[in-house]
Amino acid sequence: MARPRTEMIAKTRAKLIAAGRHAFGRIGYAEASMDDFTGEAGLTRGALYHHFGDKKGLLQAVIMEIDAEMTERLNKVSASAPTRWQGFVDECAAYIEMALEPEIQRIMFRDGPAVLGDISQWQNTPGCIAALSHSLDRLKADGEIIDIDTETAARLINGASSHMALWIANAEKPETVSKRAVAGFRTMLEGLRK
Amino acid sequence: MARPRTEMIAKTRAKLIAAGRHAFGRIGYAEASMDDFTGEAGLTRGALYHHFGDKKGLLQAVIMEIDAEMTERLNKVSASAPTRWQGFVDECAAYIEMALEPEIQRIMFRDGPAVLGDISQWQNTPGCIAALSHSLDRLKADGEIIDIDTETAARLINGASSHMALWIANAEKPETVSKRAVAGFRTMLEGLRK
DNA sequence: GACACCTACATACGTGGCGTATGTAATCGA
DNA sequence: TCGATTACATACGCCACGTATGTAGGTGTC
Repeated sequence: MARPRTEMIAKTRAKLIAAGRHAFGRIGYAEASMDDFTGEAGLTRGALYHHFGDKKGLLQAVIMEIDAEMTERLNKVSASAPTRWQGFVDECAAYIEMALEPEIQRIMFRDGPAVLGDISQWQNTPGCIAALSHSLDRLKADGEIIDIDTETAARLINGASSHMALWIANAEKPETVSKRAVAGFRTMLEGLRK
Repeated sequence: MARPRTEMIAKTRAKLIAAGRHAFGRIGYAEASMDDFTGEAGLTRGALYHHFGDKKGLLQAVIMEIDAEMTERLNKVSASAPTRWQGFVDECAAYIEMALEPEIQRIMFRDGPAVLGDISQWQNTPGCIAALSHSLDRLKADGEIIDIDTETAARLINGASSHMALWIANAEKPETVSKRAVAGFRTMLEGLRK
């Protein structure tokens, strides 16, 4: 009990973020009520407004947490591939797959941008785009890809991925569409190669 | 006064859609109040709920109107180019430019998908994607592009375009970013060419 | 180690806005 | 011409966000 105070605060924040993440991910930002997750967290609205200011503040905290997790996952994927190009392709595929997870899709690609504006702007470039950008930088240094602005390419891929994910997720036959989407995506990526 | 009734109805609907379009485009879906645009249209909430059911219904009507306009603009652009490939590239550029217009960006790319789900799904494929898809079909028939599923490509381009637009619109120096974005986008499109 | 202070959270309330239920006048079919 | 339907107005309930105020427990200072 070196820091019982700060410890409790961290726990409270974590509980609220977790509850918010559940609610936002399952029923969406607009439908989620403040009382929903304070109840789930065993707290009251006082704690929520004290720590996060308002509903948007909680959403932002949730997004930062998810972004950090996505970044780590992407880095792991690209690190465990035999070649850099393969790592990059795997990373893109992993990005699409993550965008298929309902929680990520809803919070990061639907409600997030709608409520807070363009996510990729409202702080420093978020980790998941930075990760793609970094991979492209290395490929460029190795001379494996054509001359293209890497941040732009990362954002192109980001945009394409998230839309592919939405398309797949909302399709009647997700598996069929998924094959088409991934195949087309790979073809597009090949166009970047020398 | 052949059909004074239906005429008046159409006028009422048009007034409400126009008012909704203004409000949604300027302050966004969540911040726009029903009373805002009924006031602007010189009507009451009764008319609104009668014709559109709820707030989402009005948004949907607004989106359909904008989509039709976008489709027409895109078709004009591609039709007035010297070659098909050039027409296609122009069409993509026009798409990005349209996505830069605040009203289109907000309604079609931010609030629309957030409120109604994936726009490209909740009816038949919307016109603006169909237009891109159609252009790609012709290019493919002419043997100008590589073998790729055209609908997938259209959606990739759609996703990439809208994200480029968001990036540009929210940047500190839109002009600089715009140049980078369009250049990168063209490079990516070249990858589709034979 | 006692005291004042501050911070983390709880409680209670006002308010705004969505949706609905009901009312009414004008138009359409017979 | 008369009943029925439709287009819209009016009035109300309710939910949920945010805020203002209260309180208890920890913290810095002497």
